[in-house]
Amino acid sequence: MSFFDKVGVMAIGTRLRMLSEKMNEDASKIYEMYGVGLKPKWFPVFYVLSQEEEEEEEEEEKSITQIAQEIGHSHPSVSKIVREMLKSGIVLEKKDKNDRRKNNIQLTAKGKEMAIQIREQYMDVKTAVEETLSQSTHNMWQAIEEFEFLLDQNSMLQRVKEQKKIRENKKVKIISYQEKYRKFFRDINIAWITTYFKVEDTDLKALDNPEEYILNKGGSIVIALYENEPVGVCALIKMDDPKYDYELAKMAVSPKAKGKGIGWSLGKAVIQQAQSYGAQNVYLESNTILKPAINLYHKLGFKKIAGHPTPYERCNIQMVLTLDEDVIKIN
Amino acid sequence: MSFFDKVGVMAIGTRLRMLSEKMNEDASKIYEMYGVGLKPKWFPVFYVLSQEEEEEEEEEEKSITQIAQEIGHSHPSVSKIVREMLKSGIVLEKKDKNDRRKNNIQLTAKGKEMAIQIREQYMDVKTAVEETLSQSTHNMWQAIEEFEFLLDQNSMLQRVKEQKKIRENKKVKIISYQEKYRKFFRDINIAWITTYFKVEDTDLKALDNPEEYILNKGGSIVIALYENEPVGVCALIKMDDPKYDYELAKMAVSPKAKGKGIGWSLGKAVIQQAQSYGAQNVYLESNTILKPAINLYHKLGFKKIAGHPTPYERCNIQMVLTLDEDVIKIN
DNA sequence: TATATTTACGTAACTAGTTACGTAATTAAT
DNA sequence: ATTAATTACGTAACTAGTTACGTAAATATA
Repeated sequence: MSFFDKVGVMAIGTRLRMLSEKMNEDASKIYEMYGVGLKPKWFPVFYVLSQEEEEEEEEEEKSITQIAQEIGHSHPSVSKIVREMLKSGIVLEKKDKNDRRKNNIQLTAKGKEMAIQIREQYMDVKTAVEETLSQSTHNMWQAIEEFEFLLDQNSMLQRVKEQKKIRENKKVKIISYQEKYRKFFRDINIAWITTYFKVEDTDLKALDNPEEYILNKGGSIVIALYENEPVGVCALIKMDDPKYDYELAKMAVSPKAKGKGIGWSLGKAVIQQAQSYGAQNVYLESNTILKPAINLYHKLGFKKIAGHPTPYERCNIQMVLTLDEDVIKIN
Repeated sequence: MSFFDKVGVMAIGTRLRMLSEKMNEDASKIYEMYGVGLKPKWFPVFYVLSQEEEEEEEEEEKSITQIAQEIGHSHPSVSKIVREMLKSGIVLEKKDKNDRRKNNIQLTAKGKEMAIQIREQYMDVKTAVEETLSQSTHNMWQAIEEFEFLLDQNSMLQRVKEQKKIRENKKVKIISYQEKYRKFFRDINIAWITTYFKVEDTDLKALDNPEEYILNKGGSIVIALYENEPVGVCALIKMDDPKYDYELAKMAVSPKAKGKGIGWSLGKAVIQQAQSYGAQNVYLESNTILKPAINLYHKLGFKKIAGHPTPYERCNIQMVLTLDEDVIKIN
């Protein structure tokens, strides 16, 4: 197993499969040893059919889909297994009277006899496995259970995605606006607006003259660089409103640089900027169809507020971040 | 997963396979996410080819069998994977100069570039899996390692066999000889002798007249019953020798009742009998080709001794059990 | 009541591995 | 120097599952 030592957890799937194969090999031999004419892969189907009998005397038959659901297989898998078991005379099938699509399966007399025979094998296997598990400090059965639980909550794909984001975000640099990024600032904003909405006059005014409309009015613009290439922008605009100090606007990230946490970094930088200006709050406008954006704003601490006049047609939601000590502590 | 709750450890192999499939599914998506044109199942082969490069500059090629061994697959599996990788232009093959059977595989320039690309993915996956594992109290990676170790020492088949023996041995009853077992005593002994050796005159004397030759001379015979059927016998014969008190002889177990620990039970019963007679030791004769028997005698505490005259042709080993307090304590 | 959707289930094709087997090349034994 | 045994590896067939797809029956909807 030196391969696993080297590759480590990368090949965890392969390792599980190999262990499962080893177990299955032994399972075949165990079934042989007890002389029960049952293939290991039949067991799950056999089990659910034999179980029900004991509890409810009448209903001892189950449909293909029902069995598949109970044992966690696909229905074609159960269909194939049942056909094999039919050949061996362990089960019999009959069409459901009320629903003629259903194929109800139940144990034959031979199958029922097997169920009794197998009970001893079942006990022996159970004891043997449990004894083995109890000899280890990391109980594998419980470990699998825990692992499955953790994956249910957050899949491995999601977890890797998060790691990727964290690693790549370290390569993201946030810098102040420079004139050489003027074209980038304009293009990337127009690009994203046109994919969802129409460019409005109000947009063009600020995008064409950022110095005049944003910087000279006491605002600022930040640029995100990834491997020294600009991949995102965000502006902080001084507002002319007694209630709100600054507006977070013109945030845009290049689609090919998505999933690197760039939006977060830009937002953080702009908020920090606002704080250094002594702002009490930061305002923003957006549209609810931009779910990832709204989600990001929410994570940054913005809260939805009631309507406020906006020059943009596309905006249907307003949010505000209050910059008090609490927020500083959170970050 | 209610099925597993009910069936429990019986289906541990199935559960492992299902978890492995789930992991593999995510693995495919992860590879896709990183845009490396590598199928998950290629990874082990790819890995061993990319690893070696770094360590030894010259030898960056490996034969099919060599790869198979390192990653724990069968060689046809590697053969197929390599063929797929050849099509993708990741590896190239060339015949070994010294041994023209060998097909040496190495990464192409494209493959080497992939190795660099994949390093980041590798790190992310590693971190993600390790983080997941660290969140559980029963670490699955270590649990698998332990489980594999335990199976290496004693396979599941062996463990189940032992459980079967323990359970079935509880159904074995050891009783004293009765006249109705006279025929059984004779037949079962002749049966086993004829399968390995020839019946000798000395055998027939005792087998035909157990009362006269064994019981009336101060010895005894025990019968093993399994489900009320006689399945084994063993005699304790008073010896006419200053050094040895009693002889354990005529032990025979029905072949269909093997693996139930009947030999052990018979042996224990006879030794107990000897102790109750106040014996200092028990002697026996056997043949070294009967390995399970010799093994049993050894487990019962008998030790090999130097030659002692015997009337049987077939015997080539003598053993003695000394009945002092130590032995009693051990049992 | 006619039509659309959903459900049950069988068949076919695929997947990622395996074992079985045959052939050519190498190595060991006589 | 033959002959026998072993090794390397490819092909074929199998395994235990899967997804994809088609059909018939049942159910929901207009």
